[in-house]
Amino acid sequence: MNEANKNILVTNALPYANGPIHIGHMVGYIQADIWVRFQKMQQRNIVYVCASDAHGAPIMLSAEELGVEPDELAEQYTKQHAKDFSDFLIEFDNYYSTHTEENEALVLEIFEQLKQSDCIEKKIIEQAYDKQEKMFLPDRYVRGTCPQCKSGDQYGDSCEKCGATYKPTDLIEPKSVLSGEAPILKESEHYFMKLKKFESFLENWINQIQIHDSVKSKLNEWFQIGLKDWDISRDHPYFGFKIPDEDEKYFYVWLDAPIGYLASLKNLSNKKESGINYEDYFSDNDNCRLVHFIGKDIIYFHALFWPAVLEGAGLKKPDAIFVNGFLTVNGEKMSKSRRTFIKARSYLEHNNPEYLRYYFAYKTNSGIDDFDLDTIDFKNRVNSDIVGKWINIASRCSKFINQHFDNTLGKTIDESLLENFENASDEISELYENREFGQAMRKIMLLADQANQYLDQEKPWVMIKDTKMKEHVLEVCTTAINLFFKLMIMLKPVMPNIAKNGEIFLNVKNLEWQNIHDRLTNHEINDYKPLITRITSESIEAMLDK
RNA sequence: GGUGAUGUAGCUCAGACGGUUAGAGCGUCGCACUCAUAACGCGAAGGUCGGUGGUUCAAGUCCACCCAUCACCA
Repeated sequence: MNEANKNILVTNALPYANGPIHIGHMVGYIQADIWVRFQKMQQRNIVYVCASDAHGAPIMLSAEELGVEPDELAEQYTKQHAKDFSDFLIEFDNYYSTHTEENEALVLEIFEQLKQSDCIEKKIIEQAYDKQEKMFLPDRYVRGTCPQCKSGDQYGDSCEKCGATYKPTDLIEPKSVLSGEAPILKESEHYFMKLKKFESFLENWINQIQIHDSVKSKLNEWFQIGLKDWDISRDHPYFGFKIPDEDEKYFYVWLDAPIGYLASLKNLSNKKESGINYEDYFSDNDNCRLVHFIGKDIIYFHALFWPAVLEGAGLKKPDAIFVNGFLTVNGEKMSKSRRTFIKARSYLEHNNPEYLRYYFAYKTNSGIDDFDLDTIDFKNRVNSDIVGKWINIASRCSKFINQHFDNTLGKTIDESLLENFENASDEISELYENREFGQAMRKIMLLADQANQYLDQEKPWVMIKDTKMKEHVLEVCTTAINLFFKLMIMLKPVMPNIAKNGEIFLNVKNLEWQNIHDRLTNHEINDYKPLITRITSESIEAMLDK
């Protein structure tokens, strides 16, 4: 089957419903959204889903502290996150939650399949236990002094200072974060996924899918060490789905989280009006592609555990895993004390989301490197590229068309420059496809430069004073408006709202990628209104102040 | 500590296969223009391509080591 005709299911990593989204999170969502919007403009069949990751000990404990039920807390954050995404113009076809009937049904089904294919075993393990709180403690909930380098206040699994790894009870003077008491070791029976069985399958599989080389070499680290079986159960108290035939045991949140992708698709297909059929987008045949966008911190879950689970359950495996790096702000890790921690909401209160979408696009390549939001660079880049180069084309010639030509574009057009733009569109299209958004933006802005140079050479503001030249002014402005129009299509995946307002200005509708070859001639347009305003130092300061 | 990555003009980044005077945008400075959201155009300054050593007729581009930064370690 032709790649272009396949149905594509795209997912974004599930945000954890235990706190607000910050702009570092937004990197992956904006990248995926741009890619999906580009695919939709190519009229591909594509479904883009996400959901809230609603289970696990941290949510349970936060809820307890706030005196609410964990599902209520998760629900609150789910709504807040969905609003943040939508205000950043992330256009999911469905945003759901892992704490749902659809997900539980899928989890139970997949677990049953895993048991039947002999992928599950029970083992007794020893784990840190807080006697006072009566609960087993995740490693991160035990802190103490590193037994190797003696650094104080380290987590229970590894030392941030020297990198040593150990058991929580190996710490010197270990303390439960919850009660402050020293934890004891207690035995418990856990369910394990036999990950070792999948070692050769996985090594083979990662060479068949679309995944960046540096991610592969990352995965090779784990293959070289050898995969360990994966603990997929947790003891009471825990917030998650109960394991069948067990009273006090739950599925580990990372088992049900990726299954949440499928639950979100299932939920969408259950809505009749969506017109989406589950099997069309998730079944083990050649007609569909499964594409995950994730952050580099969760590579092992998506490229080791998840495909192993799918393989064990006899289901379709991912075809592509696109990994993004992290965001730093002004060269630093985001931090509240350094005024570099920016919540999605604080950003939105003071700045236009499309500024950030453009800046992130400008910084995006197919690799997994981190990138920096330098606030000065951000302001210069956006103001110069979007306002000074692109929007400026419309702004500087629309008045002529309005005042002298009754808002109607001419019949003739300067072909050479237009063809140049159209020819560039294939290359730009390929850059979008390969998620080389940064290169795409640079190429597009070089075209915008050409348009501005063209206007500068033709000087319509001089010619308009000579009535004999009036027709030529019309041709120049018509050409420039067409150049603007083509740039608008190329930038639509990144800045959909500006494009939408641009469509109103140009009196056209729902532009697709192929419309790049259209010519607007003898065509009435509307009065020009500024499509975006510049970023100011004040608006940047304001978002950092939170 | 292990592993992976990064280090090119003030800033952000391009630079298959090693090959003439290392590129772009932004910023800075100068000139010009006045249609445009003090936008746009032209021009200039600015780099011993992290360091050292090696391979080669030739290295930013390959190799080794070192330094710095970042990330991950279930």
